[in-house]
Amino acid sequence: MTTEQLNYNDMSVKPSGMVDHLSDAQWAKVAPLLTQHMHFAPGEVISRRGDLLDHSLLLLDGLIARSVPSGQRARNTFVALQFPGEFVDLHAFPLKRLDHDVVSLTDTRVAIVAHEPLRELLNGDVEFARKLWLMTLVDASIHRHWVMRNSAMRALARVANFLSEFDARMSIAYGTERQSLPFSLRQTDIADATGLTSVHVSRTLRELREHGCCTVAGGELLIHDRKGLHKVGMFEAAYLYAPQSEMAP
Amino acid sequence: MTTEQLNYNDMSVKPSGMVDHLSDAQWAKVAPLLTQHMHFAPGEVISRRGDLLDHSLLLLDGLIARSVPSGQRARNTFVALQFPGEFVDLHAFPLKRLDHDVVSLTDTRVAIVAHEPLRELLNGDVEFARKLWLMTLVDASIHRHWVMRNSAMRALARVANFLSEFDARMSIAYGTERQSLPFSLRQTDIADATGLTSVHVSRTLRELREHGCCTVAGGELLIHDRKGLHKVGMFEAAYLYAPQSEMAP
DNA sequence: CAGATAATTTAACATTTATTATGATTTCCG
DNA sequence: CGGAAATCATAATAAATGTTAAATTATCTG
Repeated sequence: MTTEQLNYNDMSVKPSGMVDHLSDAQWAKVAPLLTQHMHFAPGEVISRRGDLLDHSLLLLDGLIARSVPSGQRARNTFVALQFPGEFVDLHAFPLKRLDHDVVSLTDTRVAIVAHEPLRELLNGDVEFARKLWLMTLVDASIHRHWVMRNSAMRALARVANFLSEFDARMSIAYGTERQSLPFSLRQTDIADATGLTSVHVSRTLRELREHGCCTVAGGELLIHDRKGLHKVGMFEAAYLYAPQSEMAP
Repeated sequence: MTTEQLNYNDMSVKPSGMVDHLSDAQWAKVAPLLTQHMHFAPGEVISRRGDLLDHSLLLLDGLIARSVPSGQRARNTFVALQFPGEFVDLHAFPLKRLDHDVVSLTDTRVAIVAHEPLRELLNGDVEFARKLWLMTLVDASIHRHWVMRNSAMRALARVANFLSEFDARMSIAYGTERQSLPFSLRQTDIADATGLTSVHVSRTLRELREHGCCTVAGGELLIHDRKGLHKVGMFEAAYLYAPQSEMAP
């Protein structure tokens, strides 16, 4: 883990992604709080279940998992995945104590938001507070979707749906839909996120490949047939509450 | 569905349950907004996915499920269950559009909170706004637990954990731990909440009975061995953020 | 209370997924 | 580049859960 003190000029441009729910004016207010950045290597545990946090993280680059000890399996279970432009643990601001670990899955860059100045900022800006609230509620909506996916879908549909979500959230994060996207998750990560074994994930990915939907290989997700993938995974993006489609004055 | 206009004297006493996160003073401020009550019969759909809501509900009595169309099964999937003293769809206040149905599972009494007066109240009270935020975050924590439970636990543990949560949340709702509690869920409801079939739920309940953990019958949950039930279900209540153990000044 | 309806139990069987193990491939690092 | 360590693929087998259907019990309604 390394820490670097950056000039907040670096933050003067609002990153795209979920944080886009904030207006430019609102971004201009938080940016000054985001001066301290950190970097994590793949597999680092950033915070632990039970920790009392006095700050939250905004993910700038990479992928982060929120993870809990698994019921009976050897591995952990991912209860959430965070993409660039998303707050990782904003819920720690009102909730204080974490109910899950926070783990970096790739090389990761984050900006730190201390709760104290954030509180002062929010005290003076009700609209802004409501936006942050909203962003944690989008998180919750995604949780609900994960409950449905992992409870009610078979392996093939489940993995297809998971990859569709990955694609959609990457599109939100980078503001552009791509046919080929960087995919740094291992099959064991997909397993942890979908509640399957990595062996079965391997089988399932082969099936998706043979269906002509997509190929996961070499750190890349190649989408051959997005529509087909969505169909197999019964994917509808409404639950993501993507910023542009949701903006209210 | 019936509507009755009540004198808000009826609301002058703060119900126990999750709403206990609010201080007495805070309760005194919302109570005047809770003058309109409604009643629902079992199985009524209270609101639908996609609905734009201008109000939220506080559950006074009964059980409510938040439900989504199931991936591939015939039935629905429950993504959340609400107990008395909990807000049912407070997230609709910042989020506006619902991503799930709201369904009454039993005879149900709710109080309606219109968003407009709530907004005005919150504008003038930052602390209170933060408390409501917190309550939706407890919801999210429970969602995460459901993801883990339905992704990583086998049927026996999964049902045991579900029943443990039911017990714990009823204890929070009524402020007292009981050996026998009213249980109005059918086995198909347990199935919808745990991602199992009702046939398998039946088998699993028998197993729990034979283990000497608990008996579900005749609208009643009889807990023979709470400790044993918790052990089988690997249940730890921290994720519920029960009010009394969490109060900050 | 009787009949109708809904909920539960059970069994036989089918399917899905997990488990274990081994070999192939890729990635990492010196 | 070359060897070690991860990661991935595949197969054989086992275990868990789903499916269907029928019998039983409980609940509701008149």
